[in-house]
Amino acid sequence: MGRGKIEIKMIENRTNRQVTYSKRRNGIFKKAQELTVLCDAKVSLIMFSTSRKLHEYTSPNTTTKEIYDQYQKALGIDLWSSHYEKMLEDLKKLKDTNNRLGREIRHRLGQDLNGLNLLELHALEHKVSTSVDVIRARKLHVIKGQTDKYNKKIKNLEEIHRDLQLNLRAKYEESQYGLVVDNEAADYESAVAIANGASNLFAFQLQNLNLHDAGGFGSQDLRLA
Amino acid sequence: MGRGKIEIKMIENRTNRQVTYSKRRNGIFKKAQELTVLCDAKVSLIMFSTSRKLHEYTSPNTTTKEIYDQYQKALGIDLWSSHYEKMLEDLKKLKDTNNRLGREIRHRLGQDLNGLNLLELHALEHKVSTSVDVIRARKLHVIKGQTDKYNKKIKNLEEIHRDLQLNLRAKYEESQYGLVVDNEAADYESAVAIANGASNLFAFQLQNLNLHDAGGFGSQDLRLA
DNA sequence: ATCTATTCATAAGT
DNA sequence: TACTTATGAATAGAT
Repeated sequence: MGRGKIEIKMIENRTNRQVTYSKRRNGIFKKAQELTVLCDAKVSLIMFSTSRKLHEYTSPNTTTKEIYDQYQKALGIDLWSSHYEKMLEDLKKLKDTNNRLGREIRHRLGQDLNGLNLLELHALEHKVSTSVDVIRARKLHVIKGQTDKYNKKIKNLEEIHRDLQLNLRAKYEESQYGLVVDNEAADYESAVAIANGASNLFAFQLQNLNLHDAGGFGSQDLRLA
Repeated sequence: MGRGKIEIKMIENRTNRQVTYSKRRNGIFKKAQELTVLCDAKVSLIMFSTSRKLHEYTSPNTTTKEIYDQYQKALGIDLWSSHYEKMLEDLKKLKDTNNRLGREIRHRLGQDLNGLNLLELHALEHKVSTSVDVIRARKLHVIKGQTDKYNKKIKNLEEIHRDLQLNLRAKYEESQYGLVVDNEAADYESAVAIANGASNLFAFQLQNLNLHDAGGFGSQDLRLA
């Protein structure tokens, strides 16, 4: 209808599309209104244009919400409410879980113990005590790992140190015999630096070993078993 | 359009109305679909006939709910979605809390410790260890409470026992001197019964004291510190 | 359902 | 954006 038939596919021209939208929208609204009157029907018509603009038609003597409520009822499947109720249920479950977890934690913290009888207290003590053992074991494992790592580094640096010392001694003896010492001074500097680095690590190692034996770890808070 | 113009007012003839509804409904649906395609619009169309029958059209790639949500947002009215969204938020928060609590518990159980460094492990050990102390103290408190209670009961029964014995001795001596012993026999029976009860409690007390000294509480699992 | 005379909606032009 | 109009679409009433 109109000057020539048109194919039903998206109108590329923006303006044309806008115009057509406006015209046809009115056409549909009119038809909806006619249907409402002629056939005593209830209609809810919501439309969004490309530009997100909202247009709606609702039969007189009713509201969009009413129609959507009726729509839900008619479908039985109650899109929103079932979703909503499921959510309420989830919420409740989560709250319960939270409470349980909270109580468990408080018990493990040594709080809220008044409600527990002797047996329960005993079981709790046992559980928490076991946990301490596990945690302590894990800590020792970590400490051992770190110690091993440092020991390896130290060994490596010791070797470098030894090599450098040998090297230096050789150079020194060479120079004693009147041989030229050109720019080897730089090498010496760096050798000393590395040697110092190694010494620091030795100091650390000592601390570390000390820790192993006596439980000290540089800080009062970090006593072992 | 049709064989003659019609007035736009309710069609009285039931059948005609039904037929017209059906025809025009299809017309509107078609127009809605065309609008969707031609103008790239989103449409939700819900219709109820006189007979409460539901018919709907929704643009492809969307749902009635989506459009209704968008409708609410556009109007700013937000009939129920604010409630819904608040709930979603609560749900998310609770889930987060749950996860946190869960992790805390797992750590206290000695699980999932891999992610913790030495300091964290140490702090955890300290916390859990402290908890054990608290729990143990509480347990001892409960034990002491129970012991005290039983001790009191026992003392009480001892007194009754003594009184009865004195009483009995008096009766016996009276009967020795030829005095009448009418229905006092019943009293004697009950006195013995109470005395036996007291004896049982003495036995219990012994067990209990034993427990205090050696740590036994009738069960292997219930050893103290 | 299907048909068809008629009215209506609207595409394109202004 | 609004009006015009040729043209195709929708549909009222009949079958």
